[in-house]
Parts: sequence; structure tokens; C-alpha cells
Amino acid sequence: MKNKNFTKTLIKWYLANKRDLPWRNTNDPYRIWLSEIMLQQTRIAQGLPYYLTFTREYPTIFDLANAPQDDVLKLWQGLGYYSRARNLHSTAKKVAFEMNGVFPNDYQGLLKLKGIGDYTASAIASICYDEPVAVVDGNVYRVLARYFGIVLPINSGEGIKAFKSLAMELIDPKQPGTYNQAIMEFGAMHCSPKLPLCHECTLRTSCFAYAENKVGELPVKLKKQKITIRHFNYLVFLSEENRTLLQQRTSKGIWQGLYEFPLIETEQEVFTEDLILTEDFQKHTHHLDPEIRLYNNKPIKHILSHQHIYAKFWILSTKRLIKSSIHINSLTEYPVPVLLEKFINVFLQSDYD
DNA sequence: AACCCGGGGTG
DNA sequence: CACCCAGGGTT
Repeated sequence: MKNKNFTKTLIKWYLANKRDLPWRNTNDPYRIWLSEIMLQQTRIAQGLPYYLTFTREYPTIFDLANAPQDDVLKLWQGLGYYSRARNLHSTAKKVAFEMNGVFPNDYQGLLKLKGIGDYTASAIASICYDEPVAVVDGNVYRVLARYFGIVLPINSGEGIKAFKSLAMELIDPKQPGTYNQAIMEFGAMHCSPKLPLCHECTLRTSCFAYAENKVGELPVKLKKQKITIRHFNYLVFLSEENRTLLQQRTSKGIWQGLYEFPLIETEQEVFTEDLILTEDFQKHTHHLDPEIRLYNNKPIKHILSHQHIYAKFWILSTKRLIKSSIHINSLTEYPVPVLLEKFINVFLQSDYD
């Protein structure tokens, strides 16, 4: 009985308070899919402009499927978690060219697609096809943990199963999409991580955490990850014709698929250009015997969720560069990490000194 | 199960 | 500064 009241109250709250968002005006699986991928681990305020750009540039899945990967990555630039963009493009091509542009019409079929896991498959299936599968995202963990007093860690195997199971009991089978969006909206707007609006909450009288004064302790999450510190030395070649060298990151780690200047990573910060001329560094200079100077004395600190990167940019002036070099004015056409985008924007306006 | 993958917002 | 965000893939 408590469960039924929970679901009913939540949906009532949602219908009265939901935000007007562009993906809420459609049941087109392509648009729902696009929005769900973009919003993975991403706030709506951050993802919304990207959604508008993608739907404008790629109105149909065929437009997305036919685009070069570099174009997709360029539009994705700044949104982070770039594997999402690569998987998005891969799945677009699969659906467009192997499935006639039609998405699978149920949870199990959607789950097979690259980049679509339990959450996204549930979201699309419930919103587009009225399949009663419950989403469990960060909002759902928080709302359920507080309201029902669940202390299992949300990032343990046991916790993940328990929350999914409870969510499946709570879903309204007659309007699964509305229920799923209701609990997420409620978690985002009302039952927020900090300063939740308990005083005006319609579920207050039956909420475990409110009654026990444990709102601040739920949900439970196990430890945090360690942070790695890295030192990047970017070699910014600059010929007399204002050309430079750029390469694509193909390795497994961060920023796969994006472009960057030739990079030398070191264990410690590098202070003098003498070091650039020795050992490892020499092979990157292509025997051009360039004149070297340090662009930024103080390293630029770029913070990722699991790494702190300290970057120095070394300007290597040479007479000429190899044919595969590019003009610096075309730097802005390539998808690059935000760290480099910021440098490039300043550098291009600085007369290159 | 543990680890990796971005960038920005919040208190 | 710590924590979080409409999670998914890999090992």
C-alpha cells in the first residue's frame, strides 16, 4: 500500500511540476536515445545545448550515420566521456544500415546495442514503447534509499540488484515512461543530494529518512577513487608559414579519437627546454633543430574526475614542416580536449608569442 | 568486483 | 575541497 501511494504521489507531483524539455515532446526513439546517451553522467543544463545542436545537424539517424566520425566528435567536444560519441556513431550506422533505421522495439533488443546499458534500454523501452521496465539512475538511487531507508551501498552488486528490483515493483505498468521520468525529475528537482526540499515534500509524512533524520546519510556509497597526477608536455610546432603538427589519440586511455599536439608525458614537471632536446624528446622533433621556448611557465592544471593533468606548451619554431602539417587557422576544425581548446583559443589571438 | 572514462556545477 | 551528474565498457 505504501508502494502504491509512493508511485501515485510521485506521478501527480511530476505532472504538476515537470520542466518543459525538448525530448519530452516526442516519442521518436532516435531522439529519446540521443538525449539519454547525452545525459549519462551529465547534467541537463550541460547536455541540453548539445542535444539541440545534434538534432539540428542530424535530424534523422541517417544523417548521423552518414557523418564522418571526426564531425561527430567535434560536435561532442566538451561534453566528455568520448566513448559515448564513438558508440553513438557506431550504433547509428548499425541501426541505419542494418536495421532500416528502425530501433529494436523492446528492452532486450535495445540492450544489445553499443553504448546502451540497463538504464538507457529501460528509458527508451518505457518512454517509446510503454514497456514496464524501471530506470535506476543516480536520482532513483537517492529517492529510493531515502524514502524506503535502504542502506545497501548503491555501488555494490547487492545494492544494484536490490534497487533495480524495488524500482520494478514501484513502476506504474500503465504509464511506465511517465513514472520513470517522474522519479528522476523528483530526484533532480526536489529530493536533491544537498539541501533537498523536505519541508514542502508531498512524500514527507511517509519518508524513512525524513522521519529518522537521515536524509544527509542516504544513499550510502562506497569509497572514492584515487586520483592520478600526470605531466603533459605538448610540442607546438610553428613554421614560418604558420603550420603545425597535430595527431590523433588512438590509445585506450583518455580522449580516444580526439586530436592533440605531439605529446611527451613525463614523471615529473619539466623546467628547461634543454631537456626537450635530449633523449626521448629528440625523436619527436623530426630532426628539425627548432628554436624552443616555453609558452606557459606555470603548468595549466586540467582536472578530470580521476586524473589531475599539469600541462606545459613548448613552442618549437622551425623554418618548414612536413607535408602532413596543418595551418594553425584550421586547428579549430579538429575535435580536441577542452584543455587544448582553451590553449588554442588564446594562442590564435596572441600573435603566437 | 574493480577500474576506467570528462567536464562542469554545487555547497 | 568533496561530491555529484537521466551510466557503460573493459578487465
